[in-house]
Amino acid sequence: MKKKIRIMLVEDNPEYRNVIDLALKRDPEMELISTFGAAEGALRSVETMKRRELPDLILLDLRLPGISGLEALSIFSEFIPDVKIIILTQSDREADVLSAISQGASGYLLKSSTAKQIKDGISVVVAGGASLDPSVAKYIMKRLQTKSARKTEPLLTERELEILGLLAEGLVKKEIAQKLDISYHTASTHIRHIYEKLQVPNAPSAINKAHRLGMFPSA
Amino acid sequence: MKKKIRIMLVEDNPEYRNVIDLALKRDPEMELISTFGAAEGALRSVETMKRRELPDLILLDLRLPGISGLEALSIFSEFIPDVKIIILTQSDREADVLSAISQGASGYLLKSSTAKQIKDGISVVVAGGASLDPSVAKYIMKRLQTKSARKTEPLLTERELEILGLLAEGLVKKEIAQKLDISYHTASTHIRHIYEKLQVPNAPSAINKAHRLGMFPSA
DNA sequence: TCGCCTATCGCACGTTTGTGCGATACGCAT
DNA sequence: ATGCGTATCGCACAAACGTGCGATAGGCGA
Repeated sequence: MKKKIRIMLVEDNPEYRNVIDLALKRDPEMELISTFGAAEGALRSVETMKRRELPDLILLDLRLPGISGLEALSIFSEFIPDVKIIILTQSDREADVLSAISQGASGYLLKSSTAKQIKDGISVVVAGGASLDPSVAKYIMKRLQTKSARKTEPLLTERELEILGLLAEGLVKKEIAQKLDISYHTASTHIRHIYEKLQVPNAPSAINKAHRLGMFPSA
Repeated sequence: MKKKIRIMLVEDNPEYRNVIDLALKRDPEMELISTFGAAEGALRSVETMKRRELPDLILLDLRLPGISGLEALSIFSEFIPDVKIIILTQSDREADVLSAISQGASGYLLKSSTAKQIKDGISVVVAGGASLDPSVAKYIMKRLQTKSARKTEPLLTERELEILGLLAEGLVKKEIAQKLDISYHTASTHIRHIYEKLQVPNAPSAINKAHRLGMFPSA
């Protein structure tokens, strides 16, 4: 016999509040313990709660009267970091999504989601995971993809990458040659090839292009 | 009456293959249409499939004999971008997680997940969302937080940033001076200040550091 | 008012770069 | 076997860089 997932809802629209209420009532694994029409009430409520009384998860709208959902989010995640938060809103604006995730939301769902999608999301998040709506997941992925190794064919050889890395660290050709125990001319030739392959005229632009192509995975 | 979610499984361990098989059989909304012990077979299989025969989602292990899961992933996402892929593996290494997401995986679950967690994840992903295991979600969040919620004071001035940008594009000092309609010496002085502020000895390392500090937002 | 930072300009000089034109050797595929 | 790419080595020279040492002027806060 598992414990029910205790959920708090912060949502100003009474109709949608009702939708969620009904959806959760149908699920024996979930329990809507409290509902607020504005962030202020919810904040006051969790302030006075004892640890055992806190919800497991908060469904939080972004567009709220008074304190915005985003502000509430940052307060929640500071004072009750153990309580998971899922943003449940209409806005699929990239800025909202990224801000919310940055400030500690574990999920971001849109109100156009089906009841099942929302309940699945709740399960995943309570289990410690992250749940993102289809239409916003792409923002997250985009952010990550530009910052990580996108692998197609290796444009540069191992050796060239090694030398490019040393260049990026500030070594001059003479130092690179010494470090790799090759002649100055060899280092020069490798660098020449790097410029050709990246189609750039000099070292600064080579480093720049390498970064833009995601060749430096080390953050 | 909804269509079943058609799933392909790529997993070398026969026992775990069986676990998934049993779990999915119990769910009327999901259908395991094929199983492979190595990536090669799965790749050949989808190559010859007609569009209608393709699975909706592939559960892909990372540690596989022959072609690695990561390589298979990049091939899958290139040739059948519509087919969602969830990585289902033991590794919670940060590098694996980030690579997988970067290369187009829509989910990343660990084998320690319960059947329910996996099925929830499948639902979320097929609906177009993203599903991340508790223990790996933090890597993603960390990445985003360092890239989004960072607001320190600007290390370089507007002018310096402008010049650094031109350097990154491959212009030499003389060209920068002409472009900005200032003297060669002024450009030189700005660049000198850039090196001092970034604590680097030369242009390549300055570009590198600027990228690592997130000063070049343009992907 | 007096610093401090920014932006601008200037010169000299040794160091480094980029590129012209070579070369040999190895592995690998056609 | 002939070529292609990679890795290695070589020289010369103009161009560009990095840094030493200055300078003036405006803005802005202590």
